[in-house]
Amino acid sequence: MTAGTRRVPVGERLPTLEDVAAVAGVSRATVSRVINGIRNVDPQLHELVWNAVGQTGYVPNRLARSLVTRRTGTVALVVSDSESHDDDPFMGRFFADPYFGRVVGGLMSVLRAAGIQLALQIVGTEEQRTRLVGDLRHGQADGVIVLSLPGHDPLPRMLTDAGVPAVMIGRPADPVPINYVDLANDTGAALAADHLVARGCQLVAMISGPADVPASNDRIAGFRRSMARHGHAWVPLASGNFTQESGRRAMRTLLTEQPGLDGVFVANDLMALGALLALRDAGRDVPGDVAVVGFDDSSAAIAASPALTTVRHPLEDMAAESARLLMARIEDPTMRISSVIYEPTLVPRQSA
Amino acid sequence: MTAGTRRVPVGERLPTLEDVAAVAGVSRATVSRVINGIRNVDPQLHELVWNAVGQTGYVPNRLARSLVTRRTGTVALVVSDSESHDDDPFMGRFFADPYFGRVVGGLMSVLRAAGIQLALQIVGTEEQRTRLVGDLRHGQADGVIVLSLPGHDPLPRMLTDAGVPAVMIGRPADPVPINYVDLANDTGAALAADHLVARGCQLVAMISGPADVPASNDRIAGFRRSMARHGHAWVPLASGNFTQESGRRAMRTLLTEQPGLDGVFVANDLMALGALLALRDAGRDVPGDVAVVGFDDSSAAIAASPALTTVRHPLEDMAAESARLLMARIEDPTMRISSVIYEPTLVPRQSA
DNA sequence: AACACTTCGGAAAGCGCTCTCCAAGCCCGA
DNA sequence: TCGGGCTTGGAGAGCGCTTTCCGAAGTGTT
Repeated sequence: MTAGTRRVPVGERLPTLEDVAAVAGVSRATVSRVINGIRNVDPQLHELVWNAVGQTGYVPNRLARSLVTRRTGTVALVVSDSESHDDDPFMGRFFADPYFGRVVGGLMSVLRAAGIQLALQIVGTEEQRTRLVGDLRHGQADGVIVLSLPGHDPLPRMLTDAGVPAVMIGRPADPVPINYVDLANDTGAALAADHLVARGCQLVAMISGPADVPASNDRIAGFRRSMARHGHAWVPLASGNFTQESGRRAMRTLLTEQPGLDGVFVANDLMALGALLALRDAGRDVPGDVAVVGFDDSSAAIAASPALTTVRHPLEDMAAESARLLMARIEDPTMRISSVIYEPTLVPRQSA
Repeated sequence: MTAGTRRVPVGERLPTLEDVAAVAGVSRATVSRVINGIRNVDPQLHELVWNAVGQTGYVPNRLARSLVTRRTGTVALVVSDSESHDDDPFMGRFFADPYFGRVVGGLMSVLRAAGIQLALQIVGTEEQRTRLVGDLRHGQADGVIVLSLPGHDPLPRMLTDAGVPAVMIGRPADPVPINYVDLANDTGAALAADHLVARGCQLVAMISGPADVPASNDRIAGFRRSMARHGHAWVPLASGNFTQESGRRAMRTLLTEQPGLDGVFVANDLMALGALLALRDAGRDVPGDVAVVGFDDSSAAIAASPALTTVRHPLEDMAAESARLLMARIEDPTMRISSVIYEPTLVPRQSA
């Protein structure tokens, strides 16, 4: 037999602990101990075992290991979508939105270093949700990051009831004892209001997201409250669904209803891009005639022309933090429920 | 005991097949058969078993099942990145790019329906790659979708050597007997060339992506070839890295070197957005002074002003197709290696 | 009524691993 | 020299599931 790592031919049974043990002339238990670095093993045996591992080309079977350790080294990213159904185009929109990518990027920056993989799960129907929770209780994944979508989602409650370590990105719509990481959306909206008022805008409107998303609601509430504080009791509102096209439509509606408006706060950058287009179509200069403030500080913001003044939403950081929170929770399940709220900042550019 | 599904308290041992068998008064084997719908089981027993399942709140343990069936119901999406290292900011850029989201959306549209979950893996180092392949041989996932990044990646070859069902999105840089789904990038670039020439452009340049990405090379080659066919022997070239900012820089460079240019083909929309910005900064009208054609038809294209004339890259469809291809390959491992090439089309809008 | 043939359910052997016991060997002080 | 504590490695019992192998019924034919 040649020295060094043996190439295991395709199709042949893969070497198991038993095989390594046979080659090394020790018991299966000893090999397992060496590989997992448990207890003091005689240095001589130690080396013997590692040689046998190299010789056989042994790789531990994660599945078998997980079955007994109840640890998988996997975290599930679940996108729960209680309203749409299987072939709803909503999902396509969702993935295309930079939101998803930024979250994944933030999560991976932490998980990757810890050698944890991310399993993507989308659950729509009640049945899927039940199965997911069942799988999770069995330890299919060590924990869950939940991305909540429109509506009052039963999933967070199901997860906590099942005792599955979970962290939400964005607060739950209903009060549930679950860890979460969120942005102070209301503060962010207030920042936008302050900025528009400070600029001297007299008639300010808002383009909001769907009413049943907590983040969206908070932005509306925060904006209204701050505007009221500045003496603007009433804020014309039009709503969209976070897509650029919906922003364009909403802007058109606002222009019809409030031809005199000179400022608008848009609940996300994508819609703000649409609003910019509608304003141009209407011959309004930005920021000369109408000042526009977006939300998210996504890559779209600097791509816009004029570059978008927007509220920075440190999504990557938030996702990374939620991964850390989850990992801590997995390590210590008795950890008390906690939430982390990020403070947004205003990024002034050209549009306002 | 109450009728209906029993809520299993947290912390308590989860019901196993054995428990269900005890309640139903049959053997473990019978329960397994009923649950998996194998063979004819007496309808009476059948019902008895399902009742017991409901009563105990039993959910099969996927891990245990996978261990014996060697099927996991999971497909790995591996992003192989042979050049960057663990904390390379490259990854951040990658996830933020709409490319990633579109691929995931396309994959999920197929996988979700089949009840398959997607596990995201990022491999950078040699060691990670080896471990990944080891895990895959053990059936950690039923198959792999590979997203190849810059450079000559050893992963595709490793996967085929290991006999792991795999499909690449984008052709491999080196010839490897692996299934793949790709776009006829050269044809797409030729389309852009034809369009610019037909418009009457006399001095046409190109902003390309990194030289070591096959897709990027194909676009360069296709564009040059078609321009040559139209009598333009030489095409000024500047390269970027697919980000908007790099496109802006590349455009500035081109304007300096070729002040008289009246047309430019940009290898992706994001860079095209940057180019648009640079052109505006330079006081050039698009498409009046300079015609711009992008590539991808991403959501950024319609967001641009003027709206971008671009080459449509049906990435979602391609990803969906690769998922289907992979599933077929998993079902029938003897299936011959095949590739699917999509034909791009030109989407004329305002920029050219 | 006896036979071959099919249908159906149970026993039990794994899948590949971890980890608790336990026995054997060792060193040390008395 | 002997016993008590320590270290070390092996045997073996699972983790929860599938699936082969069999024997026990049930069916139909001559």
